[in-house]
Parts: sequence; C-alpha cells; structure tokens
Amino acid sequence: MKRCFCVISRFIYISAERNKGASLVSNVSRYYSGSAAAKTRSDLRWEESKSSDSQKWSRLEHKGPYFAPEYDPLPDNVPFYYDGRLLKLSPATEEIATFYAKMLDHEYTSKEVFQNNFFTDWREEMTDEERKLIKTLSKCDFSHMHKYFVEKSEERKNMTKEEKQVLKEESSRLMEEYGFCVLDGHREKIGNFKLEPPGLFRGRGEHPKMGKLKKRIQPEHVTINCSQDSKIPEAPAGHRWKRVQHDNTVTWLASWLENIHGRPKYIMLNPSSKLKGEKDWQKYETARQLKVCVNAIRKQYKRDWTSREMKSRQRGVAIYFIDKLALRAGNEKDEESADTVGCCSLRVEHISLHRRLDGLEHVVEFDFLGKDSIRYYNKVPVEKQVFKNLKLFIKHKDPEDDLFDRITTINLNKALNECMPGLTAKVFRTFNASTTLQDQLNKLTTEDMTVEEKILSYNRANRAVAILCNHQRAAPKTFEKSMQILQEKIQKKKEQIEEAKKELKEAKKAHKDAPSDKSKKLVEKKEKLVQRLCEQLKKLQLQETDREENKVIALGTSKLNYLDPRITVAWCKKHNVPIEKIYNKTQRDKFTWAIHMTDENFQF
DNA sequence: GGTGTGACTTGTACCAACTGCC
DNA sequence: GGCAGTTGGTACAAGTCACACC
Repeated sequence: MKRCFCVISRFIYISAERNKGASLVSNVSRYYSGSAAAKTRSDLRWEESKSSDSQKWSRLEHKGPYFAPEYDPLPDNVPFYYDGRLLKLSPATEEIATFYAKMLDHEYTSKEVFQNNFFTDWREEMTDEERKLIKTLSKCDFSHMHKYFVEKSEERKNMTKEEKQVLKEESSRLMEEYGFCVLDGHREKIGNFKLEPPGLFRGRGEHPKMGKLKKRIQPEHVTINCSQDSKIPEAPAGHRWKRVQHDNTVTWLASWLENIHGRPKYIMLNPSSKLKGEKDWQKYETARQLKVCVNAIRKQYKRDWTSREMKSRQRGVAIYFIDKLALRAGNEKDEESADTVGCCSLRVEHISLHRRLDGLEHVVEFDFLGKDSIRYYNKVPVEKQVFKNLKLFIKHKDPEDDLFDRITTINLNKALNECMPGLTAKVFRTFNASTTLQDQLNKLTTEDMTVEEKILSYNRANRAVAILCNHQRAAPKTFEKSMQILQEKIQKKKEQIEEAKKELKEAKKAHKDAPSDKSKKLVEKKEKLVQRLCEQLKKLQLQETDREENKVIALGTSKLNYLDPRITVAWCKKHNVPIEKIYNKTQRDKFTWAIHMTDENFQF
C-alpha cells in the first residue's frame, strides 16, 4: 500500500511541480491576456507576492466591528402576563422575552427542547425576584409582545419612500465606515462587519441546544487583529477590547467566542477580496491536479478492497464513496450537536444492502442526515467487492455501531495527502463537481441553440452537480401558485398563437383573392406576430421546465463553492452567452479573477 | 495516535429589495 | 402606482482540516 502510494506520489509530484512552476506566472499573464484595458490598479494586486506562504498580509487597518444596537425597552402599553397577572419585567429579562415572542410563529418554539433550553437560560438572567415568581413557561403570556412585533414589522413594510431612503442612507454610511479595511494598501470589502446580535440559538435539525440564549457580544469579548503600525480601532466609549494582536498569518480582523458552543467566530473579508480570490483559485488548481492522478488513486483504492488489512479495506471503500458519491469526509462530532454524519462517521443503520433491487445487482441504499440535517437518500449499485466488504464491515455489529470503525477522517486524509500533496476528502467534491459541469456542458450545448436554450442547458449542468452534491432546498412556499400562474400564461399564449394563425390564414386568403400592397403588408405583419408569439411560448415553456426541475434543488451552493468559474467563463465566451446571464453582480465580483484570466479554450 | 483548538469553507433560511405585470 | 412574485444579500450555523500538545 505505502509503496504504491509512493509511486503515485512521485508521479503526482512531477505533475504538480510542472503545474506549480507555470502556475503563478501563467496565471498572472493569463489574467491580463483577456483585456489590456481591464488592467486597473486593483487588478495589479494579483502580481504582488508575499514573503512566505503563511504570511497573509503586510499591513492591515480597519475600524473594528460594528456592535448591535443596545436594547430598546418595550413601550408601557405592551404588557406581559404571568399566570394571568401583569408583570413589569426588568430590561434584561424583558429583552430575552422579546427574543422568544418574536419567534412564536415558528414551529420549533413548540418543541420541548427549545422551550426547556430557553426557559433555563432565561431564568438565569432574571432578577431573584423574577426567578421566584416565574417558574413555568406555559404560564407566560407573550402574545402581546408578539402582536407588537408583528405590527412593527408591518409598519416597516409600509414606510414611505422617504423613510426607506433615510434607512438606506444610514446603512450605506455604516457600510462606508465599518464595511471596508485597507489590506496592503488596497481597500477591501469586509464580509461581516456587523457583530451578531443577541437572540435565541436555533440550530438546524434536532439540535440539542436549540432555544439557548445567544448572549450580547461586548467589546471585552472581542479580539482585534491588525498591523502594529496601523491606526488601532477604538473600542466603544467606556469599553476596551479583550485583546489587540498583530498576527499576519491569519486573515481575520476580529474574533470572539460564541457562548453556545464556546467556539471562535470571526470577522473576515468579502469573497471579492484578493485574499479570498487567491485561495479560491488555489482550491481549483488543487482539484485540477487531482484530475492528473485520479486514475492512479482509483486503481489503488480498488486494490485496497482486497487488502488483508481491515483498515485498508475500509479506507478503500470510504474513498470510493467519497469519489463516486461526493460524500463529505464525516468528522466525528460531539454529543452537543445534531446527529448528522458524513462518510467516515456513517453507522451500520445508515445503509441497507440489497443483493438485487429494481433489476440491479449489489445495491447499497443510503439513508442518513448529512450537513445541516439534510437527508441523503440514494440507492447505488456498487462493485461486487465493495458489496462484499460492506457485508464484512457490518458483521456482528449493532445498528448504532460505526460502519468504518478502523478509520478516521484524519488518517484517511493523511493517506490521500501521501497520494498527492494537498489532497483531502473535500478536494474530490470540488474535482467531481467541476468535472461534471464541464462534461455536462459539452454534452448539452450545441451551436444552433438560442441563448435561452443555452442557459437552460447551463442550469441543467449546474443541476446535475447540485444533485451529485446533494444540495437541496425546501420547495419555495409560493411554488405551486407560481407554477400555476406560469401554466396559465402558457395556455393563454397558445390561444393567442391559434388566434394569430387563424388571422394569418385569413390575411393570406384575402391577399390571394385581391392582391395589393396593403394586403401583402398585412400578411407579413401577421407572419411576424405568429413568429413572435411562438418565440414567447418557447421561452415560457423553457422557464417552466427549468423551474419544475429546480423545485427542491439549490444551485447556488455549487455555483459559489464547487464549480471552477473558469469553466463557466470559457463556456460563455465560446457560446456567446453574456456572463451576466449566468453570474449576478456579486458572483462576478467573487470570480473577477476567473473572468479576467480565462479564454474560451480553458479546460478544467 | 488521540484530543482539543483555531481558521477557514460550505451551507441553507430568511427577508428586503428589485422587477415585471396589471 | 401598487402589487405579487422573484432574486440577491445577509445571517449565521455547520462543516473540513491543519496544527499543537500530550
């Protein structure tokens, strides 16, 4: 096994070095090759080099985070009743009560875990007097608070244009003041300059901590990261920062510990920034390197299926799943989070083995909750040896036992890294997603298509990737209704076409009976009308297909995180599809690097 | 080799802003 | 101009993975 990995490693090392040598130079030159005029000051950033890989910047200056506004107590006419008795809550207690009251419309507030967590945390923040009094959540009447917030929300919606303009200007001012930093002399947009306001933690799926109080972040909780010679951000009046540090090996501007899990959170740059863009580009380059050696890796993991060592067999099957099904690595999780799994953390209960199913042999049926508690359900025919191994792995195990009990994501990634420097489980997802997009685009696009048809093809290719990566979304609430409206439009258009055709026929007849310039013009006019209506119908039908196929599939995640944007840019250029039809403004900003450096011949 | 921590990416839901239709 | 439907941006949760430490 190890020997084989070494052979592969050497082979890859040569390819990687070859790539690396050419990469930065060709990257930058390709970046400019598209448009000399586009070479602006901000573009030049890409030519700058850092003194080492770990150093992320030389100079960093920013204003620090923007804090959530202080709590504004409820007006006196919004009562709170406990057990039928009117109570005036202390501001801190009232604030937490409002978090709950605002959520009453959501189904999860009725869950026992949510209620228990909320009530426990709420009582901790109460005054002694309040705590003595308020002992049962069901006796609390939040309905007046709830009504107040519904009304407030309505008021906001009904604001005049001028009032909305004032808010917009205030928001722009904040963005201008806090939303940018200066990194190595360039003004860069910050991703999340506003600190998260206090509230109740929701979590996704059956999260054991749902309903817990997310406490207000104070300056004393925040660490600032900036360069020593920069103007250090000032803490709000009467406060001071937890710490000010000058660590240029990290990219974050500020951090704090969130109180729910005790994990750090960060203020970081926007995806359009140079720092993020370079990282993104590197990610896709690593995935392209995998393309060079994936055949050797596949041969190796197939050999591992018959290894004498159980660990190797399990690793071989796990990498096969990661490669074939684009499963996530599946790190171990603590008890304090929702019960979700990935490849390495799959349990026996998550798979069913069928020697024969739906006319196929050796079918594995997967059914588990993955990231964000999204269900992964798939029936996959696998190689006979994989099937045999799985039977072996589950032998004498209970449903709740680990399927792959001899491996972890750490040693799996270690083995992958020996195959190819920088290779980890998630690289397979990027690689398979981008490869799928490229293949599908090649298959689904022909020159004779209209731009609308090409866009449908693109969305279908994008959809194939989203399905592979299991990117699901809840069907939009208005889906059925909007489909019905669209279908009515289609029906109406069909009727219009029938009518127009009839009129055309009549015009032709009239022209035949008594030809004149006027009758000729009328025929031409009717012909044009029929043609225009048919085009409109086709467009509507394409829209219908696209929307129907997209009902529960989320395309955004793969577009933003898994599909090498150069594939898209090259396809747009080759097929004369305006890039604006595929990427919106934000996406174009994020992928500026790809838009500049890619010509129509790019191949992933 | 196991565990904890930190840094960063990936992911969905929600809501405000925008768009197109009547 | 008003409204409904759609889109885009934001919020923030939940992953991955590297690294330090024992």
